[in-house]
Amino acid sequence: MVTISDVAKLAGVSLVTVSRVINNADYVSDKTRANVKNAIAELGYIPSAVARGMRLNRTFTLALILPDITNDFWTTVARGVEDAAQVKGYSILFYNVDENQKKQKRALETVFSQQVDGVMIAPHDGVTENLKLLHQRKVPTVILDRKLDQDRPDWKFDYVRGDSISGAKALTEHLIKLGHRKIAILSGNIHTSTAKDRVSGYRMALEGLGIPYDPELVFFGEYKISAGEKLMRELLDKEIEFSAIFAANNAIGLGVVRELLHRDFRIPDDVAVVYYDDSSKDGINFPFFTSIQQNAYEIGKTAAELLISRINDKELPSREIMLPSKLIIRYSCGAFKKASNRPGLSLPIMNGAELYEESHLIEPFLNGDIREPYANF
Amino acid sequence: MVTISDVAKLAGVSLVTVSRVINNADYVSDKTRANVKNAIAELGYIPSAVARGMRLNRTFTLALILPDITNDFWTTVARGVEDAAQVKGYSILFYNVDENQKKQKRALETVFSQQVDGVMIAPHDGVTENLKLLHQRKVPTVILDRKLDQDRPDWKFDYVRGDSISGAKALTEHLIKLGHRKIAILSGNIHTSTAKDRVSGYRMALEGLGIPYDPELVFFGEYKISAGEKLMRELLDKEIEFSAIFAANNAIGLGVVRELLHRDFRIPDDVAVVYYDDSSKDGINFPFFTSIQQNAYEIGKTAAELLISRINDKELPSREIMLPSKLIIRYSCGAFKKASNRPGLSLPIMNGAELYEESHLIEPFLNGDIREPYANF
DNA sequence: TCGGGGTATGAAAACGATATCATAACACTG
DNA sequence: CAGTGTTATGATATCGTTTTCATACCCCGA
Repeated sequence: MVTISDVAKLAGVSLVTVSRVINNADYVSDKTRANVKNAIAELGYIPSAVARGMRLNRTFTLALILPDITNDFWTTVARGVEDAAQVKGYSILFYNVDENQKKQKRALETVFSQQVDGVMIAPHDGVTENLKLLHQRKVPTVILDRKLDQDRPDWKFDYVRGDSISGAKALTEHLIKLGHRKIAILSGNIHTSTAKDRVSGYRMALEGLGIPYDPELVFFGEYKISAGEKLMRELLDKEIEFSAIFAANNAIGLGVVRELLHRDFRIPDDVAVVYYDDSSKDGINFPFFTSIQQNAYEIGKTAAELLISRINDKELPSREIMLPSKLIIRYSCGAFKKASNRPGLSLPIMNGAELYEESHLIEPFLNGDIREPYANF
Repeated sequence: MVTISDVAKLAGVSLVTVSRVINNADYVSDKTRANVKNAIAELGYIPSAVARGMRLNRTFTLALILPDITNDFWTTVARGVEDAAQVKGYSILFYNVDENQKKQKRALETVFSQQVDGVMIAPHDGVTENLKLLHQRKVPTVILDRKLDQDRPDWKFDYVRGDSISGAKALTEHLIKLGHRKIAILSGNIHTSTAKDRVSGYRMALEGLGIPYDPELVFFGEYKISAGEKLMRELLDKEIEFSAIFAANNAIGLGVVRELLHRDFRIPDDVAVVYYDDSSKDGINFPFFTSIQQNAYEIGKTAAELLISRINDKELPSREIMLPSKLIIRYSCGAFKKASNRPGLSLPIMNGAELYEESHLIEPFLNGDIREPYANF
């Protein structure tokens, strides 16, 4: 490995001078600078970030701790994070922790060991021991997508998330306008703020439009496909009327759909299904479902920028950024006429904006008809 | 920050002894060991990977350099890599380089600087300057998904990829069996091995079944949605007969579909469309398209394992692992009856295995009928 | 009783960079 | 010409580990 000393030797100067050249410091004569630069080029010298990190106590590395990179939402967040970090010269160390406390803890320990300059984390639970460690060690931290259970003003974290309450409210209001009165919501882990917020938004929509909130229609589980299936089964087994399902994320949504199709339900004819967290990329993938689209890329980008700004100024006050979400109306809610006039697919492939044209909407939309609930008893 | 010296002081021993305890070395009395462990626990000491990395010249960090984490295929590869690395105590530094030479170069420089123990890279081109650097610096390297243009036996890399030739051959044969004789293939960057291999497999299928290979039906571009649209336009403008499109990856496939629907083609009625690289997660997402599914997770996992094994034994011979791919038959090729008997969606949501039942297949499948090509002139 | 081998521990060097302080050369200024 | 400030450069300490070498102790056998 070629080191700064090798360069110094070749250039006939001290290694201090080489360091000055590398860091564009003052007080180096033009002649020497050129000399050193030649030596660097000749040897193909690249400074060791490890040694520099040790000396400076800065590694120019950020950790990104996610539940699962395989989920479209997190994938896009990751992309936003990496793009923003790259611009500022930071590298990303990335960990999947699967909503698993133990894995998260291990990831954090590795992260402390690696002495990253900052951490972006989507915490599995509300306030955990793990996050306490981040606070204690004063590692600049951005909490992604969720907020902590209690207010801990002394825990100086930054927050970036989508506005779950407004999103859930909009999605629910949409169903109500379509005539649904018995809407079940299948949410995530009850300890996560998103799971609670989405239920809150759902409740606000109902009560705002004078529809009673029925706890029997509210389920908490996990943000997983298997949990979606399980909750859907529970709902079906629990002889209650419902005409629409609100799944609190895309994974739960997939589980719901699986279970419903397994039982030969028609969507949206028998049951309307909507979910939070759009999975459609470029308006083609998964075109069927009405959903709330969070600006995942922007969430990631903002998180990285916030983090880097805090690294550069630890005295910054705690910030909480909430990014707006977008309602994308497609087919699974029953808002559209069958696209039988379209020559291509029996399901049209369009992006949300195209779909959201009045001309496509079916009649009950925005008028007062009530949708007959499904009852299996 | 609490260091090994702090622990030593508290335990009343020298820092050498603490180091021995941490590394489970011999020659430490049980009493001392217990003492030190207590001190470590009390102070919450975590060894600095940076300092250790400097001393050992090993960072227990691997770099993963991908075109775009947003693509389902790479996402899943990344997940496989991270899982395998985590098991062995390695962290992953991850970079998006967008099929962009410059970004790739920057990523590599950062990687050298960070002194990762190994690199997994999906190279944008064939043999590039960038890869030469990896060879020169003797960084253990696994080439993902592609192979280099020339054989360079002195470049001791490992390779992991899906078997593009066989996959493309199977996909093409499938179309031929459905009666297609004029199949256009829209491939990726002509300098990538996958783009070439997929065309080779396509050609082998044709010639193996006695159908002439027509270069006019072969297009190279990029693995991007926009490129898919562009190539599809070119094909349509170039007054040639065709009845089926083979897109060489999922992005190109999306572009093709966009362009076709834009022009009011019906799929598969007017044109059959298939692509390489499945995007469907859990058999629900994007259920419409017949495609080749690579075992992306396994590719990632294998890559990480190969890399770590080489790090531990640099003398290992160069290895090339090719993982098999799977043909998933869905609707876009026209192999299935309309699922009108299914009560739920007008498009069934099933996984490949379910679909691949003889009973679902339409008649021309496996018999000799020839599919009438589309001609717009 | 002395030497030798095993066990337990510590002192010092090294990894590759940067920061601090010192020094030297030189040009002004009064 | 002495004093002062500016520019250019280098010697040395330092970051937190591990490795190497040295030392000290203890026990045992000759």
